[in-house]
Amino acid sequence: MSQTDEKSEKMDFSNETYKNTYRHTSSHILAQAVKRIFPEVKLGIGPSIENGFYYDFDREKAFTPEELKQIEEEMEKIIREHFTIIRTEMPRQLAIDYFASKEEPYKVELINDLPEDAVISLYQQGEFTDLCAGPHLENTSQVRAFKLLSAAAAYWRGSEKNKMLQRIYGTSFPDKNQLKDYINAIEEAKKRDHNKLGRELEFFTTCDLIGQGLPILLPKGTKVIQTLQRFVEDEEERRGYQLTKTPLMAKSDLYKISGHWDHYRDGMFVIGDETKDSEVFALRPMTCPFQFQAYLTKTRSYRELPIRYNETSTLFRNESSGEMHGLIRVRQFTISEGHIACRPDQVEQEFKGCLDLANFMLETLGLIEDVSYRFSKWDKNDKAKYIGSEEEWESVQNLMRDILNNMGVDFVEADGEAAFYGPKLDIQIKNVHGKEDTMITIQIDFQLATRFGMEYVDSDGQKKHPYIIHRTSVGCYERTLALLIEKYAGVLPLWLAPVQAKILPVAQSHLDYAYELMKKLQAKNIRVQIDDSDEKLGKKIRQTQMEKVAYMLVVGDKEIESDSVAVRSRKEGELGALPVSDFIEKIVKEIETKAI
RNA sequence: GCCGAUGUGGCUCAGGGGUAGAGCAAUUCACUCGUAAUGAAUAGGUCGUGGGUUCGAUUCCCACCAUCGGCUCCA
Repeated sequence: MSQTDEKSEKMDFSNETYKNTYRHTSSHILAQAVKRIFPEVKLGIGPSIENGFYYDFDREKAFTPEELKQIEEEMEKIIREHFTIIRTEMPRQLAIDYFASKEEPYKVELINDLPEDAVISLYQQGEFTDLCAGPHLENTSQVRAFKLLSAAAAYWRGSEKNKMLQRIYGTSFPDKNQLKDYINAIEEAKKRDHNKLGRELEFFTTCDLIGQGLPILLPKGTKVIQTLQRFVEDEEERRGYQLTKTPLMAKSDLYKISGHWDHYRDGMFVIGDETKDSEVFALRPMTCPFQFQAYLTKTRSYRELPIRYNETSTLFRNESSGEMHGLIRVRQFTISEGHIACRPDQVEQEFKGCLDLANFMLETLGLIEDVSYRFSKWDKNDKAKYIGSEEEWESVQNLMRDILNNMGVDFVEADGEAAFYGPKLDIQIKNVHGKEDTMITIQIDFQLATRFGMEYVDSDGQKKHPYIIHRTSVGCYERTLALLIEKYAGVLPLWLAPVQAKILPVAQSHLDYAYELMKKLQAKNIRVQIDDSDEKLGKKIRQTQMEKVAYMLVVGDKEIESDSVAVRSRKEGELGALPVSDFIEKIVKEIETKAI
């Protein structure tokens, strides 16, 4: 490799290491600027992150937008001052003394927590020196384009037990155009935000009187969910699932057996007072213990397994007040939940079936390219959060990992993300703000069958506990609706669209024909609306476009004469006049094939 | 739960210690209309809720509720 090649690779922003270095240096420039303007502020940490960087500061007040402007100007100055960035290594005690003398308690804490043999390095640029593993750019002037995006609070070292620091988020790019493109992309993404678009398009609303995290699904949103739910239930039936319908609440006794009472109490809505009432109920946060009761109605034979139950199940979780977000994070939601009881020799096959179903759903919805797979394991340093022994956890986690590897799933492993009763395969998806949530989950459970005494008589006449697979097939309907709105910017795939076609008569004199056309479409189960108002065509079109209706059908004299309709598609644009029968054929086919 | 911002008619937003205004939407009338805004008129708000200060609060103060952006937590 020639020297210039080496150099150009080093400077390549698509190279993750270089990008992170670039942004990490940007965060140091931010910290230097903050220290210049607000010397009393204590430094936290300042890493690069997926789309930029942040730096945490201990300061009484939050940073105001005006202060961010001021800090940005100071950063410009620091860049223009062309500071060489110098790395030095220091013995532990010297480094502690250094930061103690500069009254940087967080830095001292960080050094104290470093392993004994860690190399402690400092990076200096001008008058500013920071504890940092590096690497960094060579000179502050190499940062060409940056912007501070927001200020928000964050707990020191991510723990709510710690003090809250003030975080400044920013991003940086090799040139102003890339920065501008990024800012534009953020703005564009915001326009797709389901929380805004979903309300504008009348998919859902919220009401102060009903409360936080309890959205009201309006007719359009409900229609989408109903369509999706029917599809999911039919597909599950085809795949050997039996539908159950179990109560939305139960006595505390049930949750005491399942472990929810001890491990999930904060997440439940409890009805009644344990200290006063003889019976205390709780709304269900999960369906598992309810559906298990269906299994328990009689003695099960190994020949009956696997038993696959599914339920379109409404759940209630008492999320903390600051956590609700549109339809993505709510307190009551409905989920395509199910449980499979199976023998050990069936686990792999059944798990595969669950993943096939999930992938089929994602494929159908056009979301398969947008998800990632996360193998969520327990945290062995926090055993109190889980039930079961270390041996059991290790064994079932190894089983799951083997299955995933055998299936060739491309997954990442995550500690501390498991359910309290077992590991999970979580299918993750990002919303329009880049925030990741779980869409679908498939879990292997080796605890609850034992707790509830679920058994089957095996071929050797012995009673054994089945494995339980907990799974969803599209996950939560509210969340899925939100993701679909964002994915398609409100223009959902036709089969899901609440209004599939809207008829716009050019004038009142064409109303009879318009209604006739509507009947023809309705006869084919096409969801159709008519704008029979006395407005001018231009106005009708403008309104229909704002509603993001898939097909707009204009009828006037020309169409009536030829029994046709002028079609405008949201996706394909102007299609001109089509014979009515041709249009029906086209739209029916599009609905049937679930075209995206 | 924590930090911060926000809350004025259906929507977007002005205003500001003396009981509120615009545009769009709605309704009515005229126009009977061919692809992003025809004209005129009408109606609609105890300014998120509850306290407090004040002669007087939508405006100032406090609490609560809700919405948004983060953190933490989670499907």
